[in-house]
Amino acid sequence: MSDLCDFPQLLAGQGVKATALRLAVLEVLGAAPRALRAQEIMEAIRARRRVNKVTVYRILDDFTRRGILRRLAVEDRASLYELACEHHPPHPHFQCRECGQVQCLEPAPLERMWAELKGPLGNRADRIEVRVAGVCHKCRETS
Amino acid sequence: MSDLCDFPQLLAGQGVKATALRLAVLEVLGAAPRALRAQEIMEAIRARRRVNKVTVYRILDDFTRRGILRRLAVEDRASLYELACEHHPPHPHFQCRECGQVQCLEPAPLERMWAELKGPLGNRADRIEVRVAGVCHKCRETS
DNA sequence: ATTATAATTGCAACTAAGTTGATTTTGGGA
DNA sequence: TCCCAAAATCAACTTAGTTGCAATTATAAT
Repeated sequence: MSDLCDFPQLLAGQGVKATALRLAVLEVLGAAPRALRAQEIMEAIRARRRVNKVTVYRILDDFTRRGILRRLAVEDRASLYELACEHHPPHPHFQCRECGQVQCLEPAPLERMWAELKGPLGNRADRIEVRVAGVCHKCRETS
Repeated sequence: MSDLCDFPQLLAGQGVKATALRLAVLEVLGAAPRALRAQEIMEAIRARRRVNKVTVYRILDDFTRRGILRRLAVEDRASLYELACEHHPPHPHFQCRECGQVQCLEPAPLERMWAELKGPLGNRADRIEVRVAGVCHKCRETS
């Protein structure tokens, strides 16, 4: 998940002003090796400056509606966020039942499934999310 | 999602006592045409008798851990529950972005994807969840 | 039948994650 | 400099679920 995107330009393309906080959100996500919770994003930003949580939630919401970010529903109360730019195509995720960690998987299987489902569903469907659950290596060793 | 399972027997097979509330949870889910939120399950039970929400949550949790139910992560804060018996195999779900309604799709595509992902992931993976998002017919007509 | 024991259910209080509405701050143009 | 709209903040609230403990109910042993 290294950040290859030009965030100011990305925002300009959406007609959104590139404020310090909006860029901070994108930079944190661009630097993360996995999808993050709102809390984690907020903490990362707070390492450098102060932010209100409402602001973070509003930015995340706005970006998700615009398609700049993807919001993932997972087996915890908090959603995860990841960049949705061309360098980060949709992909399945693996979530460990024990520790809850979510890691990204290769996009290919999801693309094939998307092709299969899009036909029958017509243009109603515009997004697919695949979550594989199980126990990660680390947790398996520990127990 | 008509209920074809013998719930008392299902519970007996798990070594769980078939109490009135446990059966009520299963009957409500067996009669539902779609996956339900804890709230909805609770309200359905309350149409007949009184229940405490903690009890419902505990039953749902226990059943999910035992594999009697599947808990679905969706784009809302509340999870959905559905029967996981042989008459209700895992299947993809479609969720409307506007109204939030979740409907069940045919199981076949998910089974194919499962076969594709299980190989690379090895025995780590034990479950897959596919959520297709978009706008349902009803909401499309309205807007 | 009576007591002991364990399982189940209920209650009150709490937490985590996110939301709302009103207010304040900030960054550009006239 | 002053004004305005957009952005950020604050306090208060909501929703979904959790915790610890008490009360009830069921099961077993005497």
